[in-house]
Amino acid sequence: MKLTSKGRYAVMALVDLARFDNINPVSLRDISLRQGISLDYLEQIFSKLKKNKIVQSIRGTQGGYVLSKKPNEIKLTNIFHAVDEKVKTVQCKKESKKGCNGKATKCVTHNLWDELETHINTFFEKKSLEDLLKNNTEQRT
Amino acid sequence: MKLTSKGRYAVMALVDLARFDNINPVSLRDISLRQGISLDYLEQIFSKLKKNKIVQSIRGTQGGYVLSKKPNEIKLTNIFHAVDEKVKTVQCKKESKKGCNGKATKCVTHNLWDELETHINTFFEKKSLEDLLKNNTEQRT
DNA sequence: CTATACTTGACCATTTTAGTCAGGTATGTA
DNA sequence: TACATACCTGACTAAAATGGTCAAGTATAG
Repeated sequence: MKLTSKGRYAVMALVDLARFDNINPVSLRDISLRQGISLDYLEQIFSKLKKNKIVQSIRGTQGGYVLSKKPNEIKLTNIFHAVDEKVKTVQCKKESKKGCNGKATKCVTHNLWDELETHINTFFEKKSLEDLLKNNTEQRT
Repeated sequence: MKLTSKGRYAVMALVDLARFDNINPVSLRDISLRQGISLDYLEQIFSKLKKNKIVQSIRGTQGGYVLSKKPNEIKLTNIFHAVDEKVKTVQCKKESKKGCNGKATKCVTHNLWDELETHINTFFEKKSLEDLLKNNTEQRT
C-alpha cells in the first residue's frame, strides 16, 4: 500500500490552488513558496493532475493553473488516482489465475485486502477539496 | 503509509498457525511450505511476533510455535503493530512544534491524515484472527 | 523580444523492501 | 550421549520505490 508525500503534496497544492484561483491563475512558483514544496517536483505532480483533467494550465506571463471543476466536485479519490497513489496492498489480484503465492487457491488474506481497499476508498470518495477548505478557513489570509 | 508483504505474511502465517496448533506446535518449516513464504523471512517475522507476545515458541525436536491467545483475542492491529506495519502516512506529527513543512502552521492536510488513520485503525481493531478463519473454512483440509 | 511560467524527460541519491546467508543455541528422541 | 530438528540472531544485499534535481525546451502576455 502506498500513500506517500506525492499524494500529500498533491492535496496540499490543490487546496492552495482552490483558495487563490478565484482571482488569477496560480503559478507553481507561488504554491512552491507557500507550501514549501520543491518547484520541480510540483511540476511533475501537476503534469499528472492536468492529464487527469483536475487542473487546467494557462501559459505565459501571469499564467498558472486553475481548477477544472468546483472544489466540491473534486474528490480525494480523483486526486490520488491521478498521481498514482493507489490504495492497493497486494499483488494477489494480478495473478488471479495462479492464486496468490503460486498456490492454487487464494491466500487466506485475500478477501481482507479487498475489504480494506473498499473501506479506505469509501473514505476518500466522501471527502472533497471543499471539505478540506472548510477545515482550514482560519488559515486563510 | 506502509502496508507491505511483511504484514501480509504475518497474517497469513498466523492464520495457518491458528488452524493447526490445536494438535501440536507448528514449525516454521511447515508454514513456509504451506504458505510459500521463505523460511528465513518467517523467522524474522516470528521473532517480532514473539517479542509482542502474540506467539510462544517451543524449542527442540517437534517444537514450533503456538498462539499465545485465542484467535478472537488477536486483532489485526496487534499483528501489524508487532511487525512494524504502522498505518501512518505522514511525518507531520513528529515535528509538531515546527509545523509540517518547516512552516509555522499545520499543513492543510494534517487533520485529513489523522482522520484517515483513525478510519483504518478502526477497521483493523475490529478484525480478529478468528474472523479470518471463518472466511476460509472451505480451504481447511 | 523578453521575462514569465508551463512542459518534458532524463537522471540520481537515499531509503525501504524483501529477502538471503551464516552462523549459532536449545531440546526431544534414539 | 549423539544427533536431528527447530528456534534464534545479526549481518548482509539486490532491487525497487521515493523524493527529488537538472537540463532543455515551448508558449504567451506585455
